[in-house]
Amino acid sequence: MSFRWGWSTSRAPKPEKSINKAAVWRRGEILQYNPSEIEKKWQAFWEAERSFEPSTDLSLPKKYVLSMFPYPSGRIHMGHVRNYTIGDAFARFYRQQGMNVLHPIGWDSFGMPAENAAIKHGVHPKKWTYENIDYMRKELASLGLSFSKEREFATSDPLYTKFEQGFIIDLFEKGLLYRKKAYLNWCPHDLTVLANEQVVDGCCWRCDTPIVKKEMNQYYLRITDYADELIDDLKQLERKWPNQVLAMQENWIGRSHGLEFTLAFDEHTKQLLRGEYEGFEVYTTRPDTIYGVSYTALAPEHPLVSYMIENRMLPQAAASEIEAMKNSSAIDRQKEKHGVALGIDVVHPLTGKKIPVWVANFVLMDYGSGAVMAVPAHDERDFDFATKYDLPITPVIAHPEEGIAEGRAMTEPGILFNSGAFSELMSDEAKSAIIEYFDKEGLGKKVTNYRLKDWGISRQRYWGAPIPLIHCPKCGIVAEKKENLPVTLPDDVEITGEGNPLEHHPTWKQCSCPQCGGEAERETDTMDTFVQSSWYFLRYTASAKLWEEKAFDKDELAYWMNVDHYIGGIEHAILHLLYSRFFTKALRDLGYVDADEPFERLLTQGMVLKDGAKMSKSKGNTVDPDALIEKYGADTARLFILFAAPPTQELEWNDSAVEGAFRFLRRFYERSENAYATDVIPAIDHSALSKPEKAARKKVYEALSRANDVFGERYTFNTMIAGVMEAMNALAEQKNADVWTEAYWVLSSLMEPIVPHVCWEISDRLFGGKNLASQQLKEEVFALESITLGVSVNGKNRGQIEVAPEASKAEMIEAAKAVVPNWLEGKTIVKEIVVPNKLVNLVVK
RNA sequence: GCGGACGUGGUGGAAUUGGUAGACACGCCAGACUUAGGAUCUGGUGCCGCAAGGUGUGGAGGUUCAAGUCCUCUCGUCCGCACCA
Repeated sequence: MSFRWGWSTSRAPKPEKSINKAAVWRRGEILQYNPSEIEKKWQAFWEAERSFEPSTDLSLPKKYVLSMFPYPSGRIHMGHVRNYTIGDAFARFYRQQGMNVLHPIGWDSFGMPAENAAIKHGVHPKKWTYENIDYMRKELASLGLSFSKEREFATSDPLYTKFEQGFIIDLFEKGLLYRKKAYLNWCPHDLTVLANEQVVDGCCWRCDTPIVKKEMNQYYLRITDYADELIDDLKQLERKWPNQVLAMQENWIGRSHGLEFTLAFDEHTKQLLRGEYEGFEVYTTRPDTIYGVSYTALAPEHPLVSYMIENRMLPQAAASEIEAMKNSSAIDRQKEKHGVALGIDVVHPLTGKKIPVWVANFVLMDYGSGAVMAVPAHDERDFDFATKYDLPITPVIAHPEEGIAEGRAMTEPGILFNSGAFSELMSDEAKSAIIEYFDKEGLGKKVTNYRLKDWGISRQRYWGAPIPLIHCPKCGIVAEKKENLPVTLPDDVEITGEGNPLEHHPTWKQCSCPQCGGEAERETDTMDTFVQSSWYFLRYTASAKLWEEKAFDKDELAYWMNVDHYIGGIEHAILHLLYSRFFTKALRDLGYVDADEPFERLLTQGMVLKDGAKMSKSKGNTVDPDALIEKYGADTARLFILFAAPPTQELEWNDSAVEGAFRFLRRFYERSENAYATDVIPAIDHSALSKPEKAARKKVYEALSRANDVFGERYTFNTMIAGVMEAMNALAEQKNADVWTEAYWVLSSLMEPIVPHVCWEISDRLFGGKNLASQQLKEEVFALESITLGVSVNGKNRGQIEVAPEASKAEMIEAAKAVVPNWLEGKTIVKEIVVPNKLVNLVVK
């Protein structure tokens, strides 16, 4: 055993400190804090007693506490320890309050690492995944986490896949899942497409390889149908979710309002294009600048551009330049603006002037219509481009104070000029006036655009949930029959990292069409793993009796939802949390769910740092949770993590502070010798106590009132623990066994959510477990015999007085004057301020 | 550039509504007990100063009897988004 702190043979007992009338144990002789023994004992007890299964009685008050489930990567890390410790504290607290608590755990077990392991080590992804789960389950158990075991599942379990595929078929039939060809983010390393949310700084979020655009067929979930609701419902989450997350989601959805209108070609261009195109649509949020349009620009992927290239309407040099633009990476495209003039013109809808059409690499095909009207005088991008290619810059808006800007783009709102009938208007008025005019004249309309795009869920990989669709040469894309679900993965695959193993499997994709019965092929794309994590919290609400039958039961769902506390890392602020919100709403519209929003309160934990940097294997600054638990015990790990910083802040690892946490627990455990066994909290006559005894009781109950505050609203476990430490310090100043016993009755209950093993041990030994329930405040301990007031002169602290609680204002002022004579000498007091229970301030001149 | 969070001792961090800044802990210093100490216990510890006292919450102003807290400006750090027309 590597635990080496429990020795005490040489530690002398302190007889003068351990006098107490119950003297059951003597310090250091009977009690030795041996966490590994205590923790094993209670973990086994909880396991045997199935202590943490929620009741199926749906009339009880409930709390649903959920820490984000882990990917089974092999071993837990400190981020997990923090995440699950926080959740466990809530769960245990609510159980003490008499709530029916759902606190489940599961595994987000599909995904790339399993396949990478297969490529690298030749292990089958299934074997690798489920072995990891078994190992990590043990690791989590060693932390003493109070999870419900009955509801545990892995998202790669066929039963989970079955229900998920059912939802996907429903979504497909409702038109919320569709297939289209598009230019996609392609990771050349992982050989798969990525959603926009999974592209970080132009690179793959997993392997950091720069992504390229590739035109492919792919399945999409119509999340944009829910864009307005996703943005509007953020209001319901204010003050319950961190502002940062709300802001990130709002920006990500990126709603904007503007004018969409058609730019028609001039006659010459129409002829050139052989009548195929009359014009193209553009979108602008700045219709007020419309008289300043001096050119327009199309995305390189714009269909009109492809048409011109295919029909050889462009010089060879221009065509190849455009092809090069298409193939350059997102990062390269951002480096410098490039353009090619197409040699064609459109007509300005208001002035009738000819405007040249360009292709520009900064125009995005998948936003708006893939084409922009360029106003270089009032847009920085357009300005840069115009400067580079020497295009005209026509100001039409004057800055209210500075007038007409020169040599830069004036992007602020202002007063219009050279703008026909709209001149003299302010930008805001002009915007609506111009939109109204376009609408009236049938030239264009007001539209809302979103930065958010539909969620591409296809992945060209093996270790994922198959998309349950079938390609039939006669019927097209058809959903698999629900009774045939789940569509499972074949076990006999060769995983080489090249291409999709399902595609290459000799027989797997052969099937018959569910509609016509003819020969057909299965879809070989599997789903993005974020699909699984978008509804796992719903699945947990299903009790064992319905487990096989349905994904979840409406009554049980209505009872448990929403998740009351959801705890996880800020890195999921967009991806997982946005998808889950969408999925909840989509399932609601399919009639499965009643909730609009899944997560009532969100707590985003900070990262765990060491030496100022995020712990990572590559930096070599990790702390291994297993080793920590073996050396100090789970309670020490849990205590340190909750004590060292508030949960939302970053947590700097500190080995000596960990030892400090351990020393506190040892004192906490060993000093329970000063309490005696009882099954009711001792009744104490407060007025008969000595001063230190009273002070100790007061600290104990202060700690209690702080705890209620912390779990209810503030989540600052660190201050609650500090309160318990203060109480322990105050207790050591007195020897009253009743006071000690009462204190342990209260404190071991308070600390149980944080350090459960040692508290169950103390509680079991002294109180038969009866104290592990919500505690009553004793108001009499807060009654004061005397009040200490600060005395300040002109707002500066100069001394202290002690007065009786019933002292009059005048008495307090007199007493105050008496302690600060030096500061009053030769001065006149002009004002005397008494703040009850706080201070007396004397204002002098 | 836009959006968000945040700046308090040597360190992590306290300070519900403006009311004795630095709780609690780590570290450090001194002492006790010890063959020994990385154990335990006692005391001390914002900074300057022998002291009296001065000074102090990134910086500069302001409101107030009183500001870490409210207001204005400013500097800095971190995070997210980023040619979204």
